[in-house]
Amino acid sequence: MEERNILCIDLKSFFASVECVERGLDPFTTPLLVADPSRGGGAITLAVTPLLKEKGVPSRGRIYEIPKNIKYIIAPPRMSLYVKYSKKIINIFLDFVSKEDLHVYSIDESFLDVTDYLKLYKMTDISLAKKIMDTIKEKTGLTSTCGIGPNMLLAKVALDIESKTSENFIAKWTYDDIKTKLWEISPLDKMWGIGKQTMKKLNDLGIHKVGEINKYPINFYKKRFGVLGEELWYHANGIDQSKVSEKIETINKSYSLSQVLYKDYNLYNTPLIIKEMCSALAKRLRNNNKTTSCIHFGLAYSKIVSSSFHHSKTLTEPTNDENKIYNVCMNIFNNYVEDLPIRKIMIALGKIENKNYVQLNLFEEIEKEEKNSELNKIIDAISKKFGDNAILKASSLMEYSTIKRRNNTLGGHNKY
DNA sequence: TCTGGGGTCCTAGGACCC
DNA sequence: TCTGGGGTCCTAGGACCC
Repeated sequence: MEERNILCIDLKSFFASVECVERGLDPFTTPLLVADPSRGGGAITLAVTPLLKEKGVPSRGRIYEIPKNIKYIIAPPRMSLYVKYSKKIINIFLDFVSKEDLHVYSIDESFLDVTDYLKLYKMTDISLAKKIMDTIKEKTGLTSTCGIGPNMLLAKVALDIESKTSENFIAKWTYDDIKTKLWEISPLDKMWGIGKQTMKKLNDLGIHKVGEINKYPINFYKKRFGVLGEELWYHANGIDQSKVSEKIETINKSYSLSQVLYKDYNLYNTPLIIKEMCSALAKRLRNNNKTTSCIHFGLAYSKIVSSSFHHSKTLTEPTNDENKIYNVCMNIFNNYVEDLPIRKIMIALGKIENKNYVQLNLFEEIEKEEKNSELNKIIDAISKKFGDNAILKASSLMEYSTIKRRNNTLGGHNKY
């Protein structure tokens, strides 16, 4: 089996640690959590400091779930600050490896294939990991943790399972650790790739730790769970053929937006929200010079109703036109919506493609098409320069609009 | 006193075509 | 009277991740 030196580095309690660093506090002795208190007690905690974790506060829970006797600082999320830190850290990685050997997995987790650098640096994978982590600490004040493995999977699992409690926050697993460490993982959902549902199915088969997956041969899983079943068996045996260098190219396959509304909406004020979301998505398409030809629209009612619907529509021609996207959404909305309290809206654009040429619809006047796209370009240019709130449609000034608030968010959380 | 948000990949069934 | 089958696209839904 191929043996490489893969580092999987993540930033410990990333958002919470950034907030501590910015305040000159130590996350290991400060009870701080990141959450938006303006969303009420049901707000999600996005991150908590190691100290709070120690006291039993889960890293992703709700504010009202935190035991009353625990005192803490609450920091509203500042997403663009975290992005700034993240970029800084990615640049540190790039001081050590070339971009082909780096795979940024999420805002706070990256894989580095350092195999070909060890001779050059005259270092072991562990000492190089330590050097990179020290550099991060020195330049940003943040503590990181690292899993090291002969492939990406084992590096990731070493990170998840062992690095947080090991010395220097570094855990290295080799193929020899499969039996002693990988196979001992229990409950099953602690393993990357196994969630609650899969765990239950495996439990029903009498499988309670990773090693017990070998109770049945690979073909059993293939028949029962398809491709994912096969992958499950390979992962349970520490086998992973994926390469850091081949993961680099990640182009978005879909653009989506969803929001849980701050209060219940109805048949009449929901279209405004849909309009705003379509507008934001169309803008994203135009900024990236992309088109979509598959539009999904989903809606969920308030908890007391607890039902939802999702439908999608494939277009005959790719588009990035806000009104076309809106019309498709409204079509689905009007066809399926019931007069019940509405609480969540989801819109996703699939089949994203590069926009190479303008496909003119014969039934539309060419002039109108051109005028529209010119107008859109201008709107894009202005909002790029002055921020998204510089130009808003008149409807956005209406009482039920959420766009102003959302323009100050990134991934649904406050930017500033 | 209660609702996070943005993604990816896979499967199954139906429609349609040849 | 009488089971076709393979390929591909579309839609819906499920599961997982950070």
